[in-house]
Amino acid sequence: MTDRWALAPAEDGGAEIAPLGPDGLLAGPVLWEPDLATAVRARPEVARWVWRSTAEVYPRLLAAGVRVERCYDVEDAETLLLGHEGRSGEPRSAAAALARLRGGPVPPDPPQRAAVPGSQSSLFEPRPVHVPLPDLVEVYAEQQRRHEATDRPERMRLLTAAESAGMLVAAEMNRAGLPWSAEVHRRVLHELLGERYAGGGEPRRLAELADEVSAAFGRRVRPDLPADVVKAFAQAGIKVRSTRRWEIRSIDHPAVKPLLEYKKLYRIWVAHGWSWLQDWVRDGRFRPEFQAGGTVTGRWVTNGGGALQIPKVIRRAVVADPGWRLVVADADQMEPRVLAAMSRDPGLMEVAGRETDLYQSVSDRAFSGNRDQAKLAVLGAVYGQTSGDGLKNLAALRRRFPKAVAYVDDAARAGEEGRLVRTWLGRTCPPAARPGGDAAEEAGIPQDDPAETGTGPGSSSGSGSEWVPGYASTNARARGRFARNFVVQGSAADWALLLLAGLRQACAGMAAELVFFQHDEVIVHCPEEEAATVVAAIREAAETAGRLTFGQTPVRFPFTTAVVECYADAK
DNA sequence: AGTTTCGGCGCC
DNA sequence: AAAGGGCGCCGAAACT
Repeated sequence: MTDRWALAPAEDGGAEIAPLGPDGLLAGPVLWEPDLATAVRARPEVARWVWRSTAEVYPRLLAAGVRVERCYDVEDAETLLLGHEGRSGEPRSAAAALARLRGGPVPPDPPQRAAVPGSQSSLFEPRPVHVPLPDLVEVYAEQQRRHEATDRPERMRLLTAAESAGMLVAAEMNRAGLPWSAEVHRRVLHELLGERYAGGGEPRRLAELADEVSAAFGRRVRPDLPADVVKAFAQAGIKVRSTRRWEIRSIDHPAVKPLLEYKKLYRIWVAHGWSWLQDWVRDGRFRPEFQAGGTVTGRWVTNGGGALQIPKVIRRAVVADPGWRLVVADADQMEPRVLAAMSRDPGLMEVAGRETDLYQSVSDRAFSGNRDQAKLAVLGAVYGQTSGDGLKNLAALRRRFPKAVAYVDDAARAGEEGRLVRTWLGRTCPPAARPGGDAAEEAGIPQDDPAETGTGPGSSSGSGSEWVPGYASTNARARGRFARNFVVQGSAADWALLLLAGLRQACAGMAAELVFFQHDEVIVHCPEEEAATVVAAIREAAETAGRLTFGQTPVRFPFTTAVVECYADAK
């Protein structure tokens, strides 16, 4: 009985398929089917489809009304395996993997293409790169061996499986779209911004605020031009380095209030205003292009539409279909819970073993009940705060939760020293650039300034401590912060992928659809009568994901759930 | 004229 | 006193 099959779109529009054996190699002849959907539909017993790229194959299957239970995305796995092997700079296409296997010239990856509003085509390839099925299977079998060669094969297998599942979820979400009421959206815009004027200029409310700002300065000022605002403040005798909110906020000047209001509304106008509505909403659905595994940490990104930055006021436009509901579920304090599970800090595991507010519990133990301080300290530890009140709070946190803080401190040190840093399941943060590799820089990892590196002992602080590569660089500290955050944010993303996979399976027999995912928050659109089942499925999937990811752990992963007709009504 | 970077802010 | 992770998006500014 074969449960894994490989599938490759053929150049004639058909599909090549073949069963795979336990070793991942071909276990039968390569068959031909006239199209992808026919090939899959005829084989409901297949438990996992192995293919080159989910983004290439799955939207076409969904368009034909065909879903699959599981898949294995060879190119995604290649990315994760290369990263784990410390080779993140190398091309990750199946063709490149094959070339490496056979010792031929390795083709570079095709460039990514920008998003087009309303389009639903896949993101990664301008045109599909055909890889014949036997070649694909060869790469796959080798990948199976590479999983076994890692230090934690079971975790690596879980990681690639989870991320492949995430790709299925993303494709399904892209197809479903987020229910969106253009009418409500327009009403919100009108309430906030006033009427639009002909010619596409600022709406009434923004024009009024700009006038107020100008009146306060005594001359014409365009509040959307930082340079203009800085100059205006200077003329009023106030030096500001920028026009950021936190810097402007505390200034005592009559222009400040309308200026801050302008900036808030301007942002909504340009990023989620009428033209956004025109570009991104069709037939009652907002269709962003969700991209699983779009970041180094494993968080998703969306391409176009700013789906992960929908302002709270605009969420009023997310409205369920008649008779349907939105189940909005938000993981409670996910990152410290993940840190507790990873570090096995006894104190933090104890507070994370409850479903009650974790920050309150931490504050009771280490901050005399001051929840805000506790939250800042925890987030500071995770984000790498290195100065200010945060340092004092961090010291208090370290006294009570030493193993937890040591866990992120170790990651930070590894990052500073340019070593590989991994999430719990083995997703790997590229190290600082070495000669011949530039993947880390492309991925946004802080790099050494060439002028600062390679200078050896004596060039840094002069402390006399042992010199380590990169430590002399100021960017080494930034890399440390990156790594510190990476282990927590990335491991949380590992867990979230398994949550999504479980929830997707639970929804499989229902009309319910996953329609939104934002790091630690998920929205399911379902008929009213399914809502209670969906709520239970989320709780179940969260605990299962915790056990799968971290093994035996007392840490709980509670969700706050709300069954609503409008997203804005959740919590 | 077209392309890239910057500043600022939205979300987690 | 300033201050710390991950992203995307927009218009303006800076560039070619």
